[in-house]
Amino acid sequence: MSEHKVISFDNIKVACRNCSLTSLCLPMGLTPEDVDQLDNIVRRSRPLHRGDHLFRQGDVFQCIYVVKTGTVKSFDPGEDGSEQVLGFHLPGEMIGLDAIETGYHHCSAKILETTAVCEIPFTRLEELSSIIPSLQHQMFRLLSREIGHDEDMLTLLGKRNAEERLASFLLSLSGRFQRRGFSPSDFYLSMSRHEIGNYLGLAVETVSRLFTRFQDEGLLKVERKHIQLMDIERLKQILHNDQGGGVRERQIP
Amino acid sequence: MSEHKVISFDNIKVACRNCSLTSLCLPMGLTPEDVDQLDNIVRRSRPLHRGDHLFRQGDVFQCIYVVKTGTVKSFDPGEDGSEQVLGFHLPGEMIGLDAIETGYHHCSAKILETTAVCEIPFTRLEELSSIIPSLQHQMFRLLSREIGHDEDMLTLLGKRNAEERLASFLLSLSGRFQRRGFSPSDFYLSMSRHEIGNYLGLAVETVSRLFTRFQDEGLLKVERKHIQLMDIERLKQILHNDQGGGVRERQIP
DNA sequence: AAAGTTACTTGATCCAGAGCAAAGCAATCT
DNA sequence: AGATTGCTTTGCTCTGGATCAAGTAACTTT
Repeated sequence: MSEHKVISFDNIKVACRNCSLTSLCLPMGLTPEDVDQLDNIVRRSRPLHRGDHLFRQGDVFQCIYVVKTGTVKSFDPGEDGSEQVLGFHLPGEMIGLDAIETGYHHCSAKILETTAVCEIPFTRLEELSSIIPSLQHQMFRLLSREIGHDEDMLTLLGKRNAEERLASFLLSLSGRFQRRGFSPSDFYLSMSRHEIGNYLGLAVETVSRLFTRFQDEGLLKVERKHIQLMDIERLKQILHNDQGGGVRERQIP
Repeated sequence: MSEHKVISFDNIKVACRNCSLTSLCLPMGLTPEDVDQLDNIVRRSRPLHRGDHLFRQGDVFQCIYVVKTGTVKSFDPGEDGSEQVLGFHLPGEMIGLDAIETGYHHCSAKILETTAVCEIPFTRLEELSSIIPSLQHQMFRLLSREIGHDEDMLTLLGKRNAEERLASFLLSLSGRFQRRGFSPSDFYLSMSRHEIGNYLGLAVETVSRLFTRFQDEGLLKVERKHIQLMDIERLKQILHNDQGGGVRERQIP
């Protein structure tokens, strides 16, 4: 392509094999040759900006998306407009897997901060998967992982109280940042309090109060979007807390 | 094996092609030849009884299970013992898809009423999938459907109140019974009130009270496990109920 | 058939978190 | 600089559903 003044976005167009996310993304566990084949069908997007829709519920399903940089939220925009946030997607994570079944997007996806994604035309991905068994296997694994993750969220929403939900959310982010080579204890939230609350089944006010309380208890420091986890161990304890024999489910004596 | 006194369960050993569930199950959309190939790897189980475990969380993952007759519940048994019910599985529905990722079962599965299942060794299913593209496609669809379903449950738990949850649950059962050729308005529950409550993120008492209230309002008749839906339309209205302009989510004016 | 066991219902009370209202604070616009 | 806009925080009140506590009805065991 042209060499003149294209400043930086050819950098984004690295092949999968050079991508720092391979170990978290679809190519995981593929041979270099297989990765090259996959690479041929992957398209890299121009950067997308906060508020852009990646796709909307009901759109025809063409591509699976993988976040390359930035953050995307997926959500069910409800009949009326009472959206339910379904997930926040960090680099290396896939979006749109729920659309395979019907051929139409089951949820919407919106950009939270300037984001680049890889687009993988699904039909071509399927063709390739039946040629490359390890790619098929990897696809099954990724779909299965998504199911497992959603099931964990069901437990979160079905059984955990507000405190446990927020702790779990922060620890999830922490771990995912760490695996991407960022600090597990010092990061910026790309989503609003409103979106966090929506995702966790809580009111904005509750989220805000919990941040304040966690800060007062020395668990973390908050300043708007900037979070510093000061005591990850204690945050983990919150999750495994039977609060000393509390009766969460009636047990047969 | 021994031929002497095996009374009736050779009847159960019908091939997939003769199974009444094909249209709901994995063979959906496959050619008769492909179904025969699939049939070769499917194993039919002896009947399982109430309380039996199909598998337990942490068990090595070998097979995907499909319910043939009966009902199975899947659940996360939690560290302590505070289980979270993840789903109730009717004939034609698959169980264990969340285990593909790690190779270990992510949840447990228990029989609710006498049940026969088909076992599909996953490794062989994968092999077959890369030979039969439409089988691979069907597998992707089924996994995707599971994700979509879990996402719907997230919305249920995150946004709906007790009344809406129970209505949604009953309508889901109703529809699934109907698709299996049973009455959509007259059926027996194979799970306890406790399990329903657990699944819906509600206390047993709340479920019980709601049944009573729905009955008082003429929506249904309950007698223990026997449910008759008297007004399915009104049950559906409960789901789409903004209760006349109620503010469910703050909207920007 | 009596006694025990388990599941379900119903009533009474309580509380975590929702909802409302009003500031506070950062960022952008004029 | 001041005003507008959009988050976020904080205080106060209210409520849906949890929890506690009996009581009842079906199923099991002997």
